[in-house]
Amino acid sequence: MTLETHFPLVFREMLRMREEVSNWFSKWEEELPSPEELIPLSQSLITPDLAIAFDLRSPNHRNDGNSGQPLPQTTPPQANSSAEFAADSNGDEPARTLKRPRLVWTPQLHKRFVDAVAHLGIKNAVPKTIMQLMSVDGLTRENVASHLQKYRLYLKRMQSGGGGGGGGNVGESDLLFASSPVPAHFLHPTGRQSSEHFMPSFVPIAALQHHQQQPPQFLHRQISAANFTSPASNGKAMEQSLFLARQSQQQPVLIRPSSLHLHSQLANNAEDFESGAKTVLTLFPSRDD
DNA sequence: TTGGGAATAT
DNA sequence: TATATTCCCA
Repeated sequence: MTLETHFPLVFREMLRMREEVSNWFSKWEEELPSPEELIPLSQSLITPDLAIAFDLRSPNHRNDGNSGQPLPQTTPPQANSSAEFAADSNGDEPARTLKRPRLVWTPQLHKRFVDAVAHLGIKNAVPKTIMQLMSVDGLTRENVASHLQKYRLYLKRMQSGGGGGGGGNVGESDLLFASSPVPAHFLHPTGRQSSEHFMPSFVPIAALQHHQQQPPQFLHRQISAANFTSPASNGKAMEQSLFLARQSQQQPVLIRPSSLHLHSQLANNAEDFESGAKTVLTLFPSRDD
């Protein structure tokens, strides 16, 4: 039993709404301010110490050219903890007492999440494996578990007639979820593996890159190492945004990476992983599918 | 240890 | 109030 065959009208309406929301997001992204416009804001929010910790120098000048380097991930925990938060001007506070940066799920990040879930199949999609598949440094199992929790509620709402024209409210939160297509088999799992119906736009590399769970990476490290690469290369269309807010500062910090193309090095790993498979590898895929 | 739901915090 | 984090239990 599928929604499409039994409720064709509802199904079509859902598709239409999905398209609509997708377009909305597309427009929304295009209307985002340019990086240049954001710089003053960022500079006012990021202290010099933070800038160092984030490895931020100037908007137009990015680091050494080590963009292809693997992340520094094997720092011993103790060195890690102090180093990560030393930026908070007083280096005395033990890291464990500080709160983790608040992650905001952007449409790009959510898309990656959906891709991972689709790739795993709804049955095997559990926080840990999703996290590994997403391969986003700094993303924790808790982050994923929390998002998965919400996503399941969203799916449940969709199944129980929430998505149609009939009265179901699409709340604000649903806009994020609707920004990425929900693979059809999510809504009516048939029990069999159905990842064949859905081709994720990326390939799992987490398991290759860093074998097992590393000590929790912090988001600023992720940003500096993975996102702030080769700034001057691409046009505005490539711009994506990643929002971070530090609870300790109670000030949301908007950080806008210049370019989000992943490094060819990772693509090589991807080839190792799935030999012969055609793969597209992006960290935060730009708006196309 | 992990997953999932509920409570809590921002 | 919405949404992410943390807690708690199976």
